Amino acid sequence: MREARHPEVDEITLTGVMAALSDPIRVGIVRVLADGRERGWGELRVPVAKSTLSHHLRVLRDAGLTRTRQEGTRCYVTLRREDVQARFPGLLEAVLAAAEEDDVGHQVTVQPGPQRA
Amino acid sequence: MREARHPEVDEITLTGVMAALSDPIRVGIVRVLADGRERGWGELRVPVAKSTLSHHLRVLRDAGLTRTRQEGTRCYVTLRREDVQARFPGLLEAVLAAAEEDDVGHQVTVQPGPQRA
DNA sequence: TTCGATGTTCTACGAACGTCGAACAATGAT
DNA sequence: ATCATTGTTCGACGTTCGTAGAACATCGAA
Repeated sequence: MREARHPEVDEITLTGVMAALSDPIRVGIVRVLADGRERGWGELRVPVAKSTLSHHLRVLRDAGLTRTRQEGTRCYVTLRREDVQARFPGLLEAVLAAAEEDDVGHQVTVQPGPQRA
Repeated sequence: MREARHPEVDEITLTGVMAALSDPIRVGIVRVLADGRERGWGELRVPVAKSTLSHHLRVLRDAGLTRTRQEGTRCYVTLRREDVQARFPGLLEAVLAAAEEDDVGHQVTVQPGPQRA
């Protein structure tokens, strides 16, 4: 596992963000992260294979929506809310509100276990 | 050419809108329509084949973003701004602002000719 | 009626996507 | 050193997408 690359704020593209958020599962992941808390990989409860989850997290990271931090063999992910807000003001808020309204990505939850970093 | 189907306001989905707006050309079309004026098919200047343009307009229509009206052999398209706003408040505004910022979809323009309905 | 103009639909094709299982790499634990 | 845990990467598979050309349908004009 080599260091993951994160795009700079000004490298974030609109179509990249839109494409990343056109999948219900990825929207669900973003919703779970919307409270600002950092979540552990294993804390995420997503009804897909782990390779698929890895793929989705990569898409979100490449789009500039999330940041992944590694600590030993585990990794933790956070939402880049301020960065996205700085790049595209109001966009993420609107998407989150819309997703909440329709419960998009409800398949994604977090394990309420004591998994603090 | 049979009557095109338009989704009701509550049939518009978030992922559908996001997917529709993840293509630069479609974003460009939406930007061109953002002034609220109805535009004729032939008025749109898009650097793709007409079958491709037809496809893009269909995607936008199916997503509930635009409305197509037929008049004889010609058709006219408008942005369903209020409908989208009612369904997902602030979303379209944020996308349009973001698109303006980056000039996404700049390939799409309108023929400034006298083509009034 | 015969043309021409206007869009849609069909078919095709390469690229990208979502998904999975298996193999792999990196780290921590024993 | 050996093993288990954690997550990434690598094919593979079927689906969807963006694109174009050709054929078609519809309507207005000559």
